[in-house]
Amino acid sequence: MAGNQKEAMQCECMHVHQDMIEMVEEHMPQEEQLADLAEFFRVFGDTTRIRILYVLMCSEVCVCDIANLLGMTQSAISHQLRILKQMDLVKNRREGKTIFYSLADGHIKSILSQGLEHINE
Amino acid sequence: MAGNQKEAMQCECMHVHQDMIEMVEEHMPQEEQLADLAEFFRVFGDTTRIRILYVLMCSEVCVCDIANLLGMTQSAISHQLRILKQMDLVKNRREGKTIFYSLADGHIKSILSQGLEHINE
DNA sequence: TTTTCATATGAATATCTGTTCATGTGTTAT
DNA sequence: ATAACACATGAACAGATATTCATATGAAAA
Repeated sequence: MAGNQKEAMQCECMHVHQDMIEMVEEHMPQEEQLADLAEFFRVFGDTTRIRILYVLMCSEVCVCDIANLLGMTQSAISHQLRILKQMDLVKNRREGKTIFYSLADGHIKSILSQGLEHINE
Repeated sequence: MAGNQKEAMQCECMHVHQDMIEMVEEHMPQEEQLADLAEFFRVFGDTTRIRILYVLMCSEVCVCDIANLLGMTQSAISHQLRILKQMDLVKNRREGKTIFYSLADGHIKSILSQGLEHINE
């Protein structure tokens, strides 16, 4: 993000009607919600994280297996799992030395599906 | 993206079962689809673009008015509209000197709604 | 044609992001 | 207690990204 919110240039054109301005301001979520929303979608904006989510859709899996499945280092996966967990997209449980990750939420699948729908026209 | 695809570390643990590997590889979309999907969601990962989309949900609006509504420069908005257009999220039409933007697709609203649903638990 | 207005765009820059590398933490086995 | 293993994490670095600034384009007005 970079929303500097500098004073807008003073432009002659003003096509906006007062009722439209009110409508926009009424429907626009709060600044904090907008930030949360962007942060949420940004999580899906990385192929590594998306691939992890697709793996977890199939099964509960440990970190090491995810790394092997995706051909990446354990550290890289671990960093990404941290982000997914902070966003409440995955949860984990310990079993001895191993930590198993799984999807935290059922409608993650439907969000990804909607994305696929769009890019496939 | 940064998927270097380096050789995974050779880890002793191998909890994956053969049928799980097959299931994952069967359900995992193609590399190109994954890249497109990430690119698609990355567009929603910025508050400026999300705010633009919320404005356009209310009404067809010209660039200058969006800039004024959001308190940002015309240039910044124009750059973001370009990204939204490339991703087929918005369309535009010219009317004299003015160019009006509007949502290209109805289910953009439902994608944003799903995002809000999630962050509101 | 020349000027003005609305928008688009390339380059530059500051900030953000993902991976790597080295190391720390927590658990089990010896 | 010590070693080995699975995973987490901080720092560093390279690559991506959003805004700004200056300028270009395209249409209407003078």
